[in-house]
Amino acid sequence: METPTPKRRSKKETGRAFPPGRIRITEALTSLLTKKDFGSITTAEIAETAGVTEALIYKYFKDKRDLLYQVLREYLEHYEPRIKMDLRGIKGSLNKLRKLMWSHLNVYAKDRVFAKILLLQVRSFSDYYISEPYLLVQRFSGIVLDIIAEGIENGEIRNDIDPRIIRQVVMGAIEQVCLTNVVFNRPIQPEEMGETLCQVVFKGITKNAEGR
Amino acid sequence: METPTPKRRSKKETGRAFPPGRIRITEALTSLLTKKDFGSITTAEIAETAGVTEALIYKYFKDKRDLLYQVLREYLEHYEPRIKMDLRGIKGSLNKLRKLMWSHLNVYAKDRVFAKILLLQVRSFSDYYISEPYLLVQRFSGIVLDIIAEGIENGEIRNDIDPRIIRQVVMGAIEQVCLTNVVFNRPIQPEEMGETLCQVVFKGITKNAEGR
Amino acid sequence: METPTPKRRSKKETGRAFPPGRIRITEALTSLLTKKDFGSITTAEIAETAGVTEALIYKYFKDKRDLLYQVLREYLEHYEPRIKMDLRGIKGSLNKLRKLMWSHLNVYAKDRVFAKILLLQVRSFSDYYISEPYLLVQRFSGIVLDIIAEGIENGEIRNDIDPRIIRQVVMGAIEQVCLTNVVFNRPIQPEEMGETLCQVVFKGITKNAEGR
Amino acid sequence: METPTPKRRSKKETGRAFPPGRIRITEALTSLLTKKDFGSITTAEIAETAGVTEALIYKYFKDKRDLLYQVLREYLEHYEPRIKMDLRGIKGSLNKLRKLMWSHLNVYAKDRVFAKILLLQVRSFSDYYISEPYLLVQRFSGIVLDIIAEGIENGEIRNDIDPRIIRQVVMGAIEQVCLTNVVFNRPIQPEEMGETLCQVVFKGITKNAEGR
DNA sequence: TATGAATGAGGTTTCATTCAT
DNA sequence: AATGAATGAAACCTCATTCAT
Repeated sequence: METPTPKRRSKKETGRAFPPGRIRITEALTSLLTKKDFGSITTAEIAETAGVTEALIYKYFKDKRDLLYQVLREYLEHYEPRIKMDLRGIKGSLNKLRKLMWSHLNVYAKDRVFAKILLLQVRSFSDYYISEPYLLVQRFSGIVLDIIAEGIENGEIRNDIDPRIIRQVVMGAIEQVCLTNVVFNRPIQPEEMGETLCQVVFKGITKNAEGR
Repeated sequence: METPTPKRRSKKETGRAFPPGRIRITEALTSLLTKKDFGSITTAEIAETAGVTEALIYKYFKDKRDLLYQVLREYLEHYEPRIKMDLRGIKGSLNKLRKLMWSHLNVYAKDRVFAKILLLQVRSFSDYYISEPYLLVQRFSGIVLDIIAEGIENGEIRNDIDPRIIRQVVMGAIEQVCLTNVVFNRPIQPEEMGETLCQVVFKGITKNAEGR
Repeated sequence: METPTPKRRSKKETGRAFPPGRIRITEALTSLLTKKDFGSITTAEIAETAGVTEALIYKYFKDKRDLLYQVLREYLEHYEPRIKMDLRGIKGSLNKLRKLMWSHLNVYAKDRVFAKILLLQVRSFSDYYISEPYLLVQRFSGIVLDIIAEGIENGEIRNDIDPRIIRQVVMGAIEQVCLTNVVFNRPIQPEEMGETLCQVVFKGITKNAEGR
Repeated sequence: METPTPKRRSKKETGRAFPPGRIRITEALTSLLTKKDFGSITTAEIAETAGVTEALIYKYFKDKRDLLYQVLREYLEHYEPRIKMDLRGIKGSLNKLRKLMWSHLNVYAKDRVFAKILLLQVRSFSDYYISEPYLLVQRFSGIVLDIIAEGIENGEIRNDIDPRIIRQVVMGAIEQVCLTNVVFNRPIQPEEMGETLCQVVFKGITKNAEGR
């Protein structure tokens, strides 16, 4: 998570690199998103920041929103293997879930622009839900669901609740926490926050009764 | 929750009713929001739907976004007393919390436009967080926090977690569930969903070990 | 035919007049068309000439081409009753045809912009053939056809040729003549030219053999 | 008229063949012109259809319009000798004219793209009238005029009409007929149509009175 | 209270075209 | 002979917004 800007990457891992103009454009948008929201960023601004002409944006991207989705996609493609890697060698479904929650928090903590895009910007665009990056997000979701299902299977997680609801509680908690901090530009402590959220989500908010 | 459109209401509960033009404008926006997102609704469209001229919108509202915030505010002002009412006479903090969660789910379930505005649209506007409706939302939040604090005080809720984190888990779960259903226009069953969420949030997702 | 610019007219003869901005825009286009072809006229130019903003063009017209079609439509609506009037009280189909040919030549002679639009500009636009003004042009065509049919009926015009072909020869001759003169900005003498064309079209180009 | 696409030809009949890239570009434009009008064909489209880069277009052609004119020129250079050939050995000016009319109709009938370019597209470009292909078209025109002059000389054609007017009637009729059919993608029967047009143009539309 | 007319400002996008390689 | 990258210039168009009435 030490490379917050995963640009200048190859097309398909082994493919050819993106042309410099394209790279500068995505970098420009990323940089602008740290300062203002997508809606108030103009293509003129992006082009100027990138040091290219506005026309070049439309050479590489269908439109302004496509640019945003491409940036988001690159982030997601960058983080997916990392998160999968993070899970390697971990025993126990709850431990995996804890790690996953930490990974998520960590990504949002380290990469505010990514968090902003995902938690604040794209959600209001109806075409986001049929976009490429949304598909990737769903793949993330699938990983979470698999871990939960595994936990139910092996008895670590209660079996009286629809695993998708469990996932929504887990992800809802993480996103709610990050959303608030992202909006007000407050830092996120992944270690601390991850531990606390796990405590709540794993054990519940009820005070343990006698003998427990 | 039988009046999903709380329009034609008075300015400040006892104040004078809104002029018909204003009412038609807010109604028009509400109606349009069922079909498309705020960003792709134009003032021309709002005016046409309302059967007024675009200029009239600016008679009553500072700008387009102000119109959205006013609509949201009217919703919030309409729902706040109801939710407070719902809590009356309930004993026990967890019972109050359960009721509150149900109330929230119920409002989102019944009033999709309200849910859309609050969960999808306004969040990406940075001036939302200094707007009037945001203040009202914070008041809602305060109620939740009070109940949690009360629960911690009286021993119903665990005291080892920051109550604000507990609130975020609770609200995060609700909003995550509603968000998904609102986006894909799927119905929400407040009774069922409220019960399930309480189960998860109150007791945690861990399978209780023997003797526990 | 003394009013080459038939603007500032009412919407539907008795309807309300066009707003001044709209009038200035159509006048501006008309004026620009005397100097250059439609393809090289920009909306910025039209707006400047009209003394309005570019945006106003799009208030009144769907796009630049729609503006052209509207101008053409206004011309056609202006000339249609005149041409019909010209035919009043004329006896004999050939006489009517002669008058009609003269009317056409006269309009093209007097109103070069109209001629330019109709003979040079719109024809290359495929959507012209589904446009409103094209419908009006077809109505003109219908009048010609009716006269020819009448002439065939009453024995003035030969009955061994499809009347539509006759119309095409008649109109083709007129348009060819006007086209050339319009392109090279040469004047058209409707009287002289009408007479000559009638001679050719009515009697044919063959030198009459003795006794014929 | 069996080779509707006269491409892959040499520069000046005996010159060197065009390089493959150039050929593919003109072929691409020709092919695109069957589907849409020149104005809505983009260089990007042409390049893609040709399987070359846009830049290559500018290697071989001054600009997009020059490409169109070159295509038109190649057509004209291809058809000129054929039409001249067609006239060989024909006796009588009216017979020559008939043949010429048939030849024209036949070319337009067989080669719709050529017809489209000549009758619909180039006419609206003011620089067309100073272009190379326009010179070739004028040479065609010259042939027609020569035949008419010859006919007047030898008494076959009436001598009381300016031969250029006669030419305009003849060519106007042909072009009018072809124009309509080209626009609406209707077939042209050169034999039938040639005969009919000759009947009209040669003898006139007036029903011959008794004794005439 | 409401409107008709018009605008400012900029937005996105297109497209022919060039240049270094 | 051909290309990949990038551009200039403008085109078209949108839209929130204002103002005189």
